[in-house]
Amino acid sequence: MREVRVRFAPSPTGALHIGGVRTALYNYLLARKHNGTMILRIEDTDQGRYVPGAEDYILRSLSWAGIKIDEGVGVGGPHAPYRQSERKPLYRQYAQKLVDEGNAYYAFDTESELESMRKATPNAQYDGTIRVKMNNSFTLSAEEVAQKLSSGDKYVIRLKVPGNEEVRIQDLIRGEVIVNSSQVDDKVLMKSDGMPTYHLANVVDDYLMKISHVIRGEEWLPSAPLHVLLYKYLGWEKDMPQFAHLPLLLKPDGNGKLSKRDADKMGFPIFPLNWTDPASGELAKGFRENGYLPEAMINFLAFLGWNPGTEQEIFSMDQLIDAFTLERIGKAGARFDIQKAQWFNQQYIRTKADEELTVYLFDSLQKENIECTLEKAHKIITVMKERVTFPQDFWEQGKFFFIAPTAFDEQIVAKKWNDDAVRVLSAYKNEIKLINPLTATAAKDLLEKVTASLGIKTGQILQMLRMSITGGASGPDLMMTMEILGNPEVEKRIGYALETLKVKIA
RNA sequence: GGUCCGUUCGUCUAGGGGUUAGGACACCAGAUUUUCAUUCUGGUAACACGGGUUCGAUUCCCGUACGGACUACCA
Repeated sequence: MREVRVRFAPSPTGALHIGGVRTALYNYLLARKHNGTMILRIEDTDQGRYVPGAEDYILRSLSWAGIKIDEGVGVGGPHAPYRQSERKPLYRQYAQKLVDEGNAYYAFDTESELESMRKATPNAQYDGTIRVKMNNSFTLSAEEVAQKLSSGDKYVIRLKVPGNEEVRIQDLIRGEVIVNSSQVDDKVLMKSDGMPTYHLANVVDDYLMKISHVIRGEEWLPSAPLHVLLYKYLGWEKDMPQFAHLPLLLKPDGNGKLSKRDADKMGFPIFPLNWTDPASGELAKGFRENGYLPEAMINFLAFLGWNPGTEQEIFSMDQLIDAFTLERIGKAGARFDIQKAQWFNQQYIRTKADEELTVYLFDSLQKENIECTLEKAHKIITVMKERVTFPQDFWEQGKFFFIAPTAFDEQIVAKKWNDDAVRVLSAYKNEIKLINPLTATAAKDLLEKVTASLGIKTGQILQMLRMSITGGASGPDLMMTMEILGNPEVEKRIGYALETLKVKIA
């Protein structure tokens, strides 16, 4: 097997889509698996769509995801530059070679000429039959062409695609794909602004950078024959990379591929990191900011279209690298299931050390300007750890550890707040102040003592106790919750509940 | 419209000429937690359809349907 050199080659036209992260991941896994090289190339040949900040965003996103770049934009390397706009002068000679050898030609058609051609011809494409009716170096005399070129007329260079030839693509995922060249049109290789199009730049750079495997989205499959033809005409057939066209990520329900609109509608992110669109100023929340852990995202993304063939589901990056093979990538598009992503996230949170989880809680507390001892934070983490899906849940589901409730769940009050509850809570409140320190077991013993002496079942008033202390009807172990709060606070909260809800029973 | 790609539970998927078609998420139920969550146990649920080939097809072939991508001087 030849040296594995793969590339992730996004365009800086906006935030990197989560599907792009998956493409980068598969490239990365293959590279690491074979001790190869992961290259980042920025394909910015369309100045019109260039978005400032997008390149930096791509770099930061990959770094967050744990996908390390060995060579390319941001790190440099032997084939620099890795930004196509900076390689502009390079492409010209290859286009020229194609023209000189009769495999490409100059075309002078204006936009409106092209438009009217397309209108006049059903299923129009700029191919052998149309070519002869347009303004190009086939229909114009050599003098005319020379004259136009020297006078600075706008022109493009198009590939001359043969009329009826079988083009075979060996795809590592799909097997052999055969397309007749008559289905391929004379694609523009060099634009009138002197920039190459994707097709030329991509093939030239992959060749020069000695890319061994082109792993990219399925949307490129239709133009793969064109690329194969280019390798052939450029004389690079022996060095042509192997292709692997990945199935696409589909929207969770309904039809079509996953889009930002769907994600917005269903309330989940689609970009790895927060992204503010420089044109509109609109902020799109990222997976990171929503509390998704990079390890969980990677694990989830890897399994969208790939699986190891075993029943193991939790995979670290290193384990993925070890298990990954292109052969086990599926052919069909995969729906994006955010619930599965959340499950992965929950799994990963549980594997984290308490110290790390404590940091999450402190992050939230800092934003709220709330002080907390390390000891208390640790205890909260311990009781909450099995209950949370996201790092911010420690705070969001555990606010009551810091803020006493001012309102109570009305449904529960209506159903369970009665004389018995008031009697137990009043007695409990009076006796709890005597216990110091208030441990979970002491709190429980006392509660049982009080309910027994009043002849009331503990279970019947437990929910009211919880409600007085947390304001809600569910939460972590109540006795531990009271221990964490300490008895002055518990006493205060029960007192407040008793007072506030007094009117309700009358 | 044309070209290409695809199709196993609701979702991600394993499997593969003869299987009780397996797992995970989600969902439902029971247990435990005197609540909720967790955990445990169990359950519902799939080979798109029609023709071949074959002793036998979900698996191979061909059609159809459905889905997807592409069809720019965008990538």
